[in-house]
Amino acid sequence: MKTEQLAKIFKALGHPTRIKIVEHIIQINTCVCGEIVNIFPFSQSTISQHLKILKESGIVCGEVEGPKTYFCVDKAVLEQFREYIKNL
Amino acid sequence: MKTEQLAKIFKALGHPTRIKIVEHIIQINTCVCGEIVNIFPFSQSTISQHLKILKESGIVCGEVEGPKTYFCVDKAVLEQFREYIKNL
DNA sequence: TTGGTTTATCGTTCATTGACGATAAACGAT
DNA sequence: ATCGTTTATCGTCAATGAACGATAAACCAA
Repeated sequence: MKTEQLAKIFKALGHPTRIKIVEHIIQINTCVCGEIVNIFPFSQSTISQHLKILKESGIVCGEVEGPKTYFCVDKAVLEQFREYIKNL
Repeated sequence: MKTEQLAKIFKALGHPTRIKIVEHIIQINTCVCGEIVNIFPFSQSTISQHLKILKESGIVCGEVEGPKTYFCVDKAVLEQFREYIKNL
């Protein structure tokens, strides 16, 4: 895994809200933006922006289904990430 | 490990140079600022700032010895961090 | 086809970051 | 006591980040 991509993932997780979002997505496997908006005290646009950052880092992926987008954690990327930390 | 501290560590590692600095410190166990300055194409003040951020996150600790500061990775914190990622 | 739901994007604002040079502070050696 | 070495901090500047409201886009249902 290249340093640049690692940095992107680290950076994406470098915000408390985004950490909690990822933890939540892992717990319930998959979820839509609106569900997260209901949990956190931030606006819809802010949450959408956080999800975008997570998606761009590669740790989360989103699947458009109708008007909704289902987000889930990319298990392959997470595993690569885990492996890096383990060998650090 | 609290979300806030995790975010600080993630954020500290969210920069390619700081990732490489940490990798380097782990490899050679301990090192001083000047040594890192010689490796990277950045000024002394920039490297010092990066080291400060790493130190403030808790993942790195520095020991002042005369005019030099010896930096090393806090193994306990790294282990806690590893454990978090593992259980994610 | 109109209306409601869901999400993404745009534009704005203020705060933070990353880089630099200059300078100060701490120390060892002469 | 002064000089060279090493590091930290200050001030600056441009770029990026985090939050928001408003709006657009995509879709389903009536």
